[in-house]
Amino acid sequence: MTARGRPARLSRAAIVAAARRLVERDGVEALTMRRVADELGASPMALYRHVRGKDELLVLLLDELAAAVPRPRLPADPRERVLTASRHIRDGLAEHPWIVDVLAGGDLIAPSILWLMEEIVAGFLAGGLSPARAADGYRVIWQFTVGDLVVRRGLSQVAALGRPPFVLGVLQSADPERFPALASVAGEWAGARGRDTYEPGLRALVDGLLS
Amino acid sequence: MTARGRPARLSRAAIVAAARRLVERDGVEALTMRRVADELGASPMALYRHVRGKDELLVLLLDELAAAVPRPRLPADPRERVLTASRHIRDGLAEHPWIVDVLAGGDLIAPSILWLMEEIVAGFLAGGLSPARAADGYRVIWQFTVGDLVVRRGLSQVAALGRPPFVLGVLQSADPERFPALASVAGEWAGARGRDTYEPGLRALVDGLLS
DNA sequence: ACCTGAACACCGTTCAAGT
DNA sequence: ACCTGAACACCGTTCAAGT
Repeated sequence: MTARGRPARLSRAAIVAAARRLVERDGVEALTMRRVADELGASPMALYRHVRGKDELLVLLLDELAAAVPRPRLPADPRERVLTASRHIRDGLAEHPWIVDVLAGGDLIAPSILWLMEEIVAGFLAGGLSPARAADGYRVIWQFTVGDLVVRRGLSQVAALGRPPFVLGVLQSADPERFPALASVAGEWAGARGRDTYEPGLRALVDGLLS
Repeated sequence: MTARGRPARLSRAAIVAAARRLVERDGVEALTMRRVADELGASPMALYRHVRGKDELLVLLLDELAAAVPRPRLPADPRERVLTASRHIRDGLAEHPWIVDVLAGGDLIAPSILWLMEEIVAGFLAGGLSPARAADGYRVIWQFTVGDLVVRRGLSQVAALGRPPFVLGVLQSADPERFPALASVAGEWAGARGRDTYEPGLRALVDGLLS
C-alpha cells in the first residue's frame, strides 16, 4: 500500500516505460490506458496529464524502440548498402511484433530511424537512380518490409494458437485437376513457411530497382 | 425434414450482408456485433446462433469479397501472367481497405481466390523456377501485396483526417547536414505519395525472381 | 499543478429465460 | 429452435472535484 498523502509523481518517461513493460510481457492487446495506470499505481486519468491519449503513447513507444535499433557498419557498395540498411530496419522492427498495429495507422515516423532511411536513399542515388526513382525505391522497400512484418506476425499468432494452420491444409489439398501448379508445389508450403523470405525477396527487389 | 420450433428470422447470409453494408458505409471500426444486430433489427445475441463470433463473421466477409474478384484474361507469357494475376489480387483487395485488419490475423485463405494463386505459381514454374522457389516466389509477392495494402490504407486514413501528413513534414525538413540524400530528394515525397508504386515494385520483384 | 472518482458511451460475450 | 434482456468484464475519454 502506498502512502495516501503523497501520490507518486508520473512522467512521460515513466508512462512509456510502463507501457513497454506491459507490451513486452503481455502483448499489444494488453496495452490499455487503464492497465498502464494500474502498472503505475495511478488512476487512468492521471496519464492524460502527460500524454494526449493512447495514440500518442503508441507513437512514443515506437520511437523509443526505433532509437534502440543498433547502428550497423554499412558496406560501401550501393546495392549492398541498401540491402543491409533494409535488413536492419526489418530486424529491428520484427523484434516487436505489435509494432504492426502502430504502423498500420499510417502517418507515423520515428525520427530516430531517419539515418537508416538516409542510407537507403543514398544507396539508390549512388546506384544511379534519379531523385524521383530513389524516393519510389524507398517506398517500395518500405512496402515490402511492412508486408513481411504483417505476414510474420500473422504466422506467429497462428503458431501460438497451437492448432494446425488452416491455410496449409487448404493449399496442401488443392485439387490437382483444377489447380495443377498448386498441386505440384503442395509439398513446399510447409517449408516455405519456415524459411525467411525477406532476404531473397529484398534482393530480387533491389536488383530489379537498380537494373 | 419438418420445421420445428420458431421459424428463423435471421440467417448467416443476412448477417454477412448486413456486416458488409455496415463496413462499406461506415468503415471497419463501425463493424461491431451490436451494430450488425441493430442493422437487422435484432438483439446482439441473436447473431451468435448463426455465427461463432466476430472473427468468423470477418472471415465470411472476406471470402464473399474474394469471390467477387473478376476473372481476368491472363497473358500467356509467364512473366506477364504473374504480373497480371498479382495486380488483380491487389486491385480486388484494395477496394476494401478494411480487409487489412482481417489479413493481419494471419491464418486465413479465401478458397475463391485459389485460382489466382494457381496462375502465379504456374507462371513461376513456366518461367523455370523449381517448386521450392516458386512457392517462395508466391510468398514474396504476397508479402509485397500485403505491404502495399497496409500502406495504402494508412495513407487514405491520414488523408481522411484532413490534416497535413506528419511524416511528410518530417521528411521534407530533413537536416541537409546529417541527411544529405534525404534532403536532396525532399521534394519527391509528396509526388511519390500520390504515385502507385505497386506496379513498378512488382515488376522489379518479378524480374529479380525470374532472372 | 497534479491527481482521483464517478460517469458516459461504448465493446464482445455468457447465461437464463421467454416464445 | 430461435430470439431477447440483463449482466459481466472490459474499453477510451470527459468532467468536476479534491489536495
